[in-house]
Amino acid sequence: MKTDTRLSGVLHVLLHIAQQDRPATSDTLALAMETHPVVIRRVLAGLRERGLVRSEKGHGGGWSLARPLAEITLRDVHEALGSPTVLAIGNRAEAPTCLVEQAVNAALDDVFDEAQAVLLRGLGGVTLATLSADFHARLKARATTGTLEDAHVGH
Amino acid sequence: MKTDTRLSGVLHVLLHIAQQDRPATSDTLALAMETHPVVIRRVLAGLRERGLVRSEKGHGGGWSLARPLAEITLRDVHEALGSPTVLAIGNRAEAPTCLVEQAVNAALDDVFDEAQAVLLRGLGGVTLATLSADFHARLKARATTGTLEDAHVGH
DNA sequence: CATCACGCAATAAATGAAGTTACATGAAAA
DNA sequence: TTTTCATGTAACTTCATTTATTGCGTGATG
Repeated sequence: MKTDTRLSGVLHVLLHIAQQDRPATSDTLALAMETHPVVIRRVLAGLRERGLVRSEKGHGGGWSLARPLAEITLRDVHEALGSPTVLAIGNRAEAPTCLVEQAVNAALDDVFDEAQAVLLRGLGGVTLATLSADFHARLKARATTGTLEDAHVGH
Repeated sequence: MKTDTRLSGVLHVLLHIAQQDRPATSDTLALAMETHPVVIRRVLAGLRERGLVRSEKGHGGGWSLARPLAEITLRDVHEALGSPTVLAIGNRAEAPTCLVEQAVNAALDDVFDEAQAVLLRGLGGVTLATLSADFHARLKARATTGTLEDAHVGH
């Protein structure tokens, strides 16, 4: 069971988009994310339907944010991705006839629900603006120390 | 990303083992779990190393619990399974050089850690004895109402 | 009208979990 | 001691899911 990195990846993409003034192309983003442009489009298409980003065709086209950074929480992004399962472990069956399995599910569900609530509440408490601020703080810190990786800053 | 059902399944198996006096064979358990005996052995072999179950070969052999139900928490079982990732979402990279990704990871890690702690604490608070008691309560409830599924009770 | 960029369907490749086979080991019963 | 039962384990196959890729279509800009 490999952990899903979609949320992490999309946040990355959104911040990259926010970084620049002009719309960001799928090609550019794909390069930064080390993936294929079509994958970028696929994912962002979902976010567009939820009103998080906009896309424009033709010259000077590409992706841009539809709302200010401060008005997008990580939970918004998560939900725009279709609220994928948050927990890596789950029950074997939804409505088992086996009483043993019923007992197992009941106990696990309690725990799972609680953890899931904590996670979603946590995501709701962080906005992209928070992340962006953190990024700029890191940028500043790196600039003062002046390491070799400075060239990678743009991405 | 499909959720991992191993914990749920193993709990099911352990309760089945606890249900009967004599050791349970892989064949029996596989039948109840609708899987293959070798899969049962593979999984239980891990638990045996962690001291949760015992196995015996030959006539009258099979699997039995190495400790009383009340002394095995769901967390113990989870750890015996190798403490697999609990969250379905994670970071794209461990130690990214990209500052954007670093900022994303930092924010997510905080939330993830909290949720994970809640989940593990929750698992630690439930023992197999709890589950077994719940099972027997369900068994009793079903017996009184006397539904068609009574035949499935043994499993 | 040539170029750029997204839209989208369809397909291929990669990954990982689960199932299966085959054979070996050891214990109890006949 | 020989047969039967049961686990131990490696190797292999199957299956589902995710991700990457190709190809072609649409619309906007210069």
